[in-house]
Amino acid sequence: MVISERKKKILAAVVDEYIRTAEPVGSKAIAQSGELHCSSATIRNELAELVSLGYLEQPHTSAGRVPTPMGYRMYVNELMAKQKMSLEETEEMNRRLNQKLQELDDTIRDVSKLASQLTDYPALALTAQSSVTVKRFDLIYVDANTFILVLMLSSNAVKSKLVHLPVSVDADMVRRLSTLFNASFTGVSEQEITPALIHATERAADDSLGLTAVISAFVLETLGEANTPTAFLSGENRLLNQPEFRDPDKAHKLMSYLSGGGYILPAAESLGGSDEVRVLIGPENVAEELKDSSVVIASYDAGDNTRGLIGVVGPTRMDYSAVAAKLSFLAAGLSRRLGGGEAPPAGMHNKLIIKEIEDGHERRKG
Amino acid sequence: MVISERKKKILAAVVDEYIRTAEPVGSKAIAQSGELHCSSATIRNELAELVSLGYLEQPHTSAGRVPTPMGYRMYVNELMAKQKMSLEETEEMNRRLNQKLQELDDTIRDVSKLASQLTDYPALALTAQSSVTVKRFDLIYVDANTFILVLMLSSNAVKSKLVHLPVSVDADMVRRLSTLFNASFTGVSEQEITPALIHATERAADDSLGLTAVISAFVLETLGEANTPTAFLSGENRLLNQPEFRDPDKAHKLMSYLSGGGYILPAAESLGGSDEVRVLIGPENVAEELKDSSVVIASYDAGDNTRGLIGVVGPTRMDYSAVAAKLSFLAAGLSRRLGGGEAPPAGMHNKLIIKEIEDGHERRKG
DNA sequence: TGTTGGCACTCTCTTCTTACGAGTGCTAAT
DNA sequence: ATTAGCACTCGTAAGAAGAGAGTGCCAACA
Repeated sequence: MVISERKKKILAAVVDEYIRTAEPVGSKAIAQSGELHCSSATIRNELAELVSLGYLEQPHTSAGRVPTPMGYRMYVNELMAKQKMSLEETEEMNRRLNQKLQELDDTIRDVSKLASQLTDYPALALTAQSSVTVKRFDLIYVDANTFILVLMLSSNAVKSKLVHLPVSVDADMVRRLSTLFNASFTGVSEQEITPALIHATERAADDSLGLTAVISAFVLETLGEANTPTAFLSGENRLLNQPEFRDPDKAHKLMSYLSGGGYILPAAESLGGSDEVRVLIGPENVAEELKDSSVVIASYDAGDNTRGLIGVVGPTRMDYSAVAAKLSFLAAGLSRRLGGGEAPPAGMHNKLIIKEIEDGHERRKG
Repeated sequence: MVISERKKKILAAVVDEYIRTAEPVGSKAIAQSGELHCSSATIRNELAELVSLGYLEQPHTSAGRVPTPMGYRMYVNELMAKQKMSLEETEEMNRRLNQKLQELDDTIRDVSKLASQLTDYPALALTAQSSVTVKRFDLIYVDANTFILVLMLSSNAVKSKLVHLPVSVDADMVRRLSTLFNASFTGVSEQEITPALIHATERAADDSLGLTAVISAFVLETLGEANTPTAFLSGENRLLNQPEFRDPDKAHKLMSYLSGGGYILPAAESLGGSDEVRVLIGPENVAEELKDSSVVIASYDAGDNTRGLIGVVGPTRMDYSAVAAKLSFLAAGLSRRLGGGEAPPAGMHNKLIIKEIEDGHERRKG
């Protein structure tokens, strides 16, 4: 379906204006905006055709025009001005991205907050679904009843846990376990850690105390957490800024849906490979609750050939241009920081190191 | 000001009914409820007096009565039935509290979520403001450019971090640093870690690579995080369930205030020592934004002589009785698990008891 | 053939009016 | 002191009327 250049201009004008005012746009307003050099009557004719083509609709007979999802789609694909962010904005975003290069989850949480603040819509961020393995184990002997378990993952994250036992273990046992785990659990995927493997290890360690079980439980839990995509949602309340959510019921429904997190899996699956920003308009969304909202999604390179995503939710009357620009920038910033990780230094895998440091510190009672 | 027994009964009936229906309560409704053995005319007389005493008010001349904050206060202090939770509720709560005895922050976050779900109001949870110190250091040598830093805190939390260096260190240096830090940084409060101390350590370690700086920075950050009270907010959107927040502006204002977290410090300061549940009704709140909402707060023993808190925010027409009961139960449950450091919770799986999990996470820059 | 001004028409939104009813306060009777 | 009865008040729901924005269409025009 080819439509004339002028129709496109008019459509763009309608969408722009509607995004700005949230009110149906009349022919007069467009004529006066000065973009087109023709009268309101001409524009009325064009508008009527745009309606019959399905790009616009009228709330009622004598109201202005409002874009349909199809109209928005056309706008997003072809018409909208690719917005550049101002220098200040770019700097501000860079500053805030740089500020905290910390624990991954926290970074992602902050990014979702940032996205929400920048766009003034609710924002969500998803960590990547990956397949992390354990790179090395360390067990630190603390006292007869206690040791610290340290895991270094293939993603170079480090997780640790204090294990307190009702029975005594000796340093030797701890050392033996450490060797064993480094030998048989490193580089192994979550799925490969079977009960059989655990049992074998337990027997090999001559472990009657159930330490093996505890350790492998922690390993499984840690890998599970690291591999499962998690979502962070920020600024839900910004929905209420939008006139389309003045109806508390509507707002509540969408907010509950978002808080519920039911979108996580579908979203994680839809992860495309590109850095491109995708826009899902109204009924293009699968979830019933989003049928008259829009979602803008950018994905970022999280390293290890995995991708996470940042998204923003709002009414279909969303400032696509600005939001897309901002998300794209954010995603690029994240990719730069997380992605493309050069291979971690090799040759450390089967090294075993147990630190035993003189201790003599007592646990302080609370 | 002493008021008659019958007035109290009537006041209680008004509050109960108003909590239930959110509509002004008329004399007829009270007479029919059967509690009192007198006619609606008598009740009208009493109601008129209760109004002039300041316990009730009328939205307009010919409407029913609505409790004033003073009325709610009287209700909370003297009249309300101390609600017992049903057996199922208690069990459900216990089950969910036991479910995850994990990293502290997560526990608290879960508790706030739990509180919100149980009460159907937004809930917040604050971690305790404490003065944690480092109990022991471990440095795990990974390779020439990398080591893992593990901190065990006085709270028995364990934090770890991967440190990647642009220069080479030898295992000996790492060992030396470890000894030094254990000697001079353990048991030391955040405030006592001065630049002078850091410098002294750096010289003693003969550290020209700046490792001391990196390590002490992490220590300071970790202690800072552990000591600063943090708030978790859940279920903000439940506000929209309440008829008094059908006005989106009102709802939005309060939600923004809550999300902003500005209440954290005042709240943390107001921490009383007792296990008692406190109720702040409408204008009793300091924050302007809460002037016509109510807050119910319970505090829990977080160990180390510190206390955190769980709270619930809602309209003044809140089901104080039920909320108080639930929060009190939750707080008691938390205290039992976190506080005192004495007997660990019963009913844990296995023969091993997991005291606490902490984690750290570091990503290499891409 | 495309464009424009004019005009009657449609439909929503606001304002005004009216009617209703819940709940009151007062009074007189018990 | 309590109660029944009754007139009164006032907010709310429902209906009516007017205003205004915007349209569709037609006839004139370039």
